[in-house]
Amino acid sequence: MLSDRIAAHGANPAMIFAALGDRTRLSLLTRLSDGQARSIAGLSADTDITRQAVTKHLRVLEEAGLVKSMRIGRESQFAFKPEPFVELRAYLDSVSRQWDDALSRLRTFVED
Amino acid sequence: MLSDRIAAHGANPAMIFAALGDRTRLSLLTRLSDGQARSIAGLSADTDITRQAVTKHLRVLEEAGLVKSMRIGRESQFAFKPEPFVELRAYLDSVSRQWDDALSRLRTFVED
DNA sequence: CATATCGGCAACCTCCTGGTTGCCCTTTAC
DNA sequence: GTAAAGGGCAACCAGGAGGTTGCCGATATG
Repeated sequence: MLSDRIAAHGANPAMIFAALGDRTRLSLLTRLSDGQARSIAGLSADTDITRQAVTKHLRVLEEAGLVKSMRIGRESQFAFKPEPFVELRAYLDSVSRQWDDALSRLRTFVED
Repeated sequence: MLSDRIAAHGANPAMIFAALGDRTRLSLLTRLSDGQARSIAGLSADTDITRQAVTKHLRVLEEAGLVKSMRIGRESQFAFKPEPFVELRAYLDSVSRQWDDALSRLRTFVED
């Protein structure tokens, strides 16, 4: 099952949220979300931080399952992985649903 | 406008994600998402951390706009605020859309 | 009024995070 | 084969995050 592989990677919602909770990582991920895999050097070119810093961010994204990497020759290519977004949306939906239910209960109570 | 008030509070997506990127805060928020406002003492009762720690987490959630507080007598009540969830969902959607577009472009390219 | 309850403030501690630098190994390019 | 490019590893650093304790002010409660 899909969620098993995610869980096996240890990526709970909090981990995924935490991985997204950084401007730099968010921008890296947004850039990768066009489906094109990019090398570390390629991703570092447009930023003002070091290649090493970019590498660390990419590792965080990878451990959260938001990105996958593969070594090709001397470069390692990083690619977007959409699966955790499903997880996240499910979480947001569950919270929103509980909220909406509370609202509608309140409404029926008031209307009584 | 709604997003203005959010922006005025300084809550960009990264901030909101960061606020959600902690197990304790996530659980506090989930508990509050039933629509019932709770006092700090009430929220601290079910946790194993200090009331002070809970207070700090609540402040983080409040600055991210995920929660609002009001002082009533000697207690301060914290209540769930759904607005940032809209913001978040919009962000997730934008990334997903870009991803889907990339996929469909790839598909038409392959089919050519 | 005396006392418990609720909560703010401040200091402090530890560990993690984001970032840097230096060095070295491997792979490509000339 | 030599040089340049890509990237890993490790050490290091400053600051922030999560948490604690101690104390004190204000509000309810008997």
